[in-house]
Amino acid sequence: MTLTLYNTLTRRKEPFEPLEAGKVKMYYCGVTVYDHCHVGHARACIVWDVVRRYLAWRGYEVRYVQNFTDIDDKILNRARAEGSSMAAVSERFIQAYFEDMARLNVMEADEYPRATHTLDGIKRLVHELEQKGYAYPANGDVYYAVHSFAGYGKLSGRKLEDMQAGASGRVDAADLDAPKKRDPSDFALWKAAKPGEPAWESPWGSGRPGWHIECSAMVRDRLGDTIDIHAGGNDLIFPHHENEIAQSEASTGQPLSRYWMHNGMVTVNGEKMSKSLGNFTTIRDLLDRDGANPMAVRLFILQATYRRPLDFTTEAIASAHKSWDTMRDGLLFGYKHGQQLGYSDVDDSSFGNPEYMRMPEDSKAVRRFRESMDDDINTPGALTVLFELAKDLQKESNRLTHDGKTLADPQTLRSQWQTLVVLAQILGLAASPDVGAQRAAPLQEAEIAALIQQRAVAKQAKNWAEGDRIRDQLKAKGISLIDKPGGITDWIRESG
RNA sequence: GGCGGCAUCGCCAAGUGGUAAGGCAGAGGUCUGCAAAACCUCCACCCCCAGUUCGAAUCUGGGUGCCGCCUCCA
Repeated sequence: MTLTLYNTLTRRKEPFEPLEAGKVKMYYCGVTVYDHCHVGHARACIVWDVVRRYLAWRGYEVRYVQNFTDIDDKILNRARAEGSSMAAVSERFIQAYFEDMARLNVMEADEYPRATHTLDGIKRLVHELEQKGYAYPANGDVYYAVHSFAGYGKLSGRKLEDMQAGASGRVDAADLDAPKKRDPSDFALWKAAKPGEPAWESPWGSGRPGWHIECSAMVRDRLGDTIDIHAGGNDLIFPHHENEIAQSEASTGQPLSRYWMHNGMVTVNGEKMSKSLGNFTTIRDLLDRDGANPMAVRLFILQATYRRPLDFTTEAIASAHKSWDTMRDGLLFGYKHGQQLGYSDVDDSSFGNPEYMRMPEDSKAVRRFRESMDDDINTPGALTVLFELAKDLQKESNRLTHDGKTLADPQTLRSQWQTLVVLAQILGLAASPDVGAQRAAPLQEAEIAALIQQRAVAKQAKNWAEGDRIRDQLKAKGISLIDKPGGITDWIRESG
C-alpha cells in the first residue's frame, strides 16, 4: 500500500517517496500577519496539519516548518493607520494566530521562521543570484530576470509570451516599478528603502526584501536545498511559488521541492473568501460570536477533499455541528460506559489517550481509513469510516442507557472505540469528557421523582402542555425523561 | 485573451470501466399526544450531445454552466 499525493508540478497523483527514506521535510507557506486569520486560512492550516499528522502516523519522521511573512506593505499600512510599528502589528497577529490555531487543535510546527529573522539568508541568496546572472540591480532595487531561468512557468503551466500578451496593459499601468525592469514579468528581490519605512542595510543600499525571496531563503535556511513537500493555497501557485522555484533552483541547481501541494479556496456564495472582497469571517468570530464548535469547524473543512473549493455557509456549519454530535458520542463512549462495561483501567490517567491505545491495525476500518488517506489524503472517505464506527457506538451507547445492555460484547466495543479515537486523532478530532461540568445545584432524586409524579398527573388529564413544560424544565437541568410502556417514566442525567 | 480546475440525491460529498459509500435533512412502520431510544422499510439511471466498449458517473470528442490564477492573497 503506497501513499499517493497529487503533485501540482506534474499535475498528477504520484507515489510518495521522500528524498531520504523515512523522513519528510515539509514547508507550508503561512500567513502574512496583518490581521486575524479567516476561515480560508483555517482550512489551509487544518489541511496541512492533517497531512502532517497522517505522515507521522504512517511512520515518517516529519519536520514541519511554517513561516510568517512579517515584512509587507499591508502590515505597514496597518501600522501607519494605528500609529504603531510593523513589528508591533505583526507580533500581535502572530500571537492571535497561535491562539486561533490552538483552539482548532492545529499542532504547532517544528519551526516558525520569520522574514525579519532571515535577513542574512535573504541577502546571501540575492547576492548569489546576482553573481550567477539571474538578478540585476536597478536604482537600489534588485530584480529577478525571469527570462534567464529556463524552467520559468513549469509549476503554473504558463508561458512568458502568453502572460505578457494577455496582461501587459494592466501590469504596465499598475506597476510603478515598471521603468526599472528589463522585462515586465521580472519581479523584485530587494526594494530600496522608502522614507519612514523599516529598512535593512545591504550591498544594494538600504531596503527590504521582496515577498518571494523570503520563502526561498527560509526554506533553505531551515530545511536545505531540496525539501519533500511544499504546501500552500492554490492562489499562491502563481506567481509566488513559481518565483520561489526560479530563485531557489537557479541558485542551488537542485529541485526545490519534490512535491508541490495546494489546497483549494474557501468560497462564500461561490466566490473566494478574501479580505479584498470583504466576504470573510475570522476564526475568532466564527468561534466566539457565532459559537461554532472548533471540532465542527474541523469537520466542515475535512468533509471536503482538500483540493476542491469549499463553500462556507451557515447551513454547512450547522450540519457539521450535527455530525460532530454523533462523532462526539462515539469518541466519548469509553468514558461514558467504561465503568459499566467493566473496563478495569477507567481510572488510569492514560485511559482514553490515543497515544496509549492499541488498535487492531489490520481491521477493516483501519484498512479503509488508510486506503482513503493514501489516496491523496481523501478525508471525506476517511470520515466515512469514522462515522460508521461512531454511529455504531452511539447506538450501543443508547441501548446501554435505555435498555441497560448492548448488542456487542464489551471487548469488541472497546476495540471499536479505540479504533475510532486513534483514527480521529489523526484528523485532529478529539473529545474529552466535561470533567465537573458546571451545573447549578444538581437536582435531588426526590425532587425529580416529585416532578415526574406531577407530570404523570398532568398527562393523565391530557394536559400535554403542562406535561411538556415539566419535561423541558427537567431537561434544562440536565435530566432527560424516557416514557416507557405502562405509564412508567425513567430518567437519566445527561453526561453533557 | 492565456493557463488550470469543477459539474453525482433537498444540502455537503465519496466513487476513476462492471451496474451509485457516507454525513445532514426527509418519509412510512413496530408505538398507543409530544419527546427520547431501538429495529425495519423508503429516498439519484451521476449537466447535455455524440463516440469507444459486452458493459461508462467513470475513457474519447464536442457543447453548456460555474470557479480560481494571470495584481496582494491560504
